[in-house]
Amino acid sequence: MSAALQPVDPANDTQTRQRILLAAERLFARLGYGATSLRAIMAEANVNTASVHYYFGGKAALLRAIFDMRVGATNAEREQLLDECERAAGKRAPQLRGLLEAFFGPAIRMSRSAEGQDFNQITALCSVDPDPELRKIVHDAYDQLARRFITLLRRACPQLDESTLYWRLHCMYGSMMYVRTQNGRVDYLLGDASGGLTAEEILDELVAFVEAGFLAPAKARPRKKSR
Amino acid sequence: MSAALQPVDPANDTQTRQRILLAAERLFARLGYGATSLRAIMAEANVNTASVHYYFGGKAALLRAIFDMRVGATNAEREQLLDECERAAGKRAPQLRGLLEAFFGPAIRMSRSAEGQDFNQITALCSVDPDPELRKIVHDAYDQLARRFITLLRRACPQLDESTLYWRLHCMYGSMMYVRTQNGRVDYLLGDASGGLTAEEILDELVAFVEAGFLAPAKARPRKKSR
DNA sequence: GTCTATATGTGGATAGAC
DNA sequence: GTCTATCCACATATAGAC
Repeated sequence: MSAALQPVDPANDTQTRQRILLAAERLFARLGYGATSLRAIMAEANVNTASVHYYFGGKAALLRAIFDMRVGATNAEREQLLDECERAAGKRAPQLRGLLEAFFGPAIRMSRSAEGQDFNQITALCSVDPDPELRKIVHDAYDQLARRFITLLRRACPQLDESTLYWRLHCMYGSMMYVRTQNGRVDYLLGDASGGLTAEEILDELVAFVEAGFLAPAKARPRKKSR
Repeated sequence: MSAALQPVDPANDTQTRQRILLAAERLFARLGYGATSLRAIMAEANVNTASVHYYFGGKAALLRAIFDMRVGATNAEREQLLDECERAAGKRAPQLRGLLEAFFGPAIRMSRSAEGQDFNQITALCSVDPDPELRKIVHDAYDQLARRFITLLRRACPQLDESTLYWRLHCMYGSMMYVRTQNGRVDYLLGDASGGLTAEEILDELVAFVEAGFLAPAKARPRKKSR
């Protein structure tokens, strides 16, 4: 915490600690956490092999430091946009579209920015890694805000029962993650047909898809008793 | 190829080769490919430390052998269901819902079956791994069929321009993958609210969401010139 | 604070006896 | 075909000189 929470100031990147953070971010994003060795990071950052332990204490702590450095901005923007949704709705239920834009927008903009794209990849990779330690880092970084989002989402979609909400949230997260990382599967299949869209246009596409998904009529199912 | 393409016969699992395949499948699914050592596999399978190299030639070849063993059934079922979609449509465009059920159904059923769930996880993990070798294995296993699916999808959704199709396919793949693996994010947030649905009910939820997403009106955008 | 040297562990792969 | 013993590369981490 403390200084680590500040966004990176490029003017400071001559300092050892910052150089390590940025080198690690680059490599974790390209190779994944598990496949990146501290040696490779230290070579990329041009520091000696003891620096990471001196400054951070180890590999996992270094990853946490990267999250500490980056999550603040995205979460703050999301909070602020959700505030606006609530304010605009007054006593009424918030608008689904506005909630989705508040949740996806900061993430998509980050994924398309030069400074944010590496961290965006790291978030996506860690969130599906089987290693519980990595999952926990993602959890700690994002879940408080996600809970607020879901509370508002429930009010915007009162027609959805708990189980339908559960599975649609999977679809929502999956859609967001695949769009954020532009997972190479589709490029294999279509070629790069992304169309050179801006961040706001991509956001539009994502929101349109997910909004329609949440608005789809819910299947009537015989209710199972809850225990 | 050849014998490796047959589904596993549990009665044969006394044989060394089969024991290795099943142990590796279990561990790759739980820990991921990169985090699983051959030593751990060989301990789990109760074979000596040279067997994997003798039977498969190495770690990557072992993973390929698992894919060879498993992909046949899912792909065959998908092909057959797509055949039925085309037959039912005759000269008209195929139905979107039928295509989605043909594409998702075999995967969802596999993900909920005792024999298929480990391989399902492996597919999901490898398809987002940054290692190009793993991505290529997924590519080789699934992309021929995916191309056929997309060709039919285009006919079912003629209103979608290429760029919109590109981004919606990301949403589709993301939704399918997150539902298949039941990514733990949502369980953190909601608790397990999955509702104990059957495979067919989960398929219904997924298809409803994605169908609505594909049917959402496409944004009119100023057309960029293609080069 | 910075660096070299090294401790200690684990990975994939293989040689060669049986 | 099966197994033991081992090679060698590379991982994280640390001790201790400067």
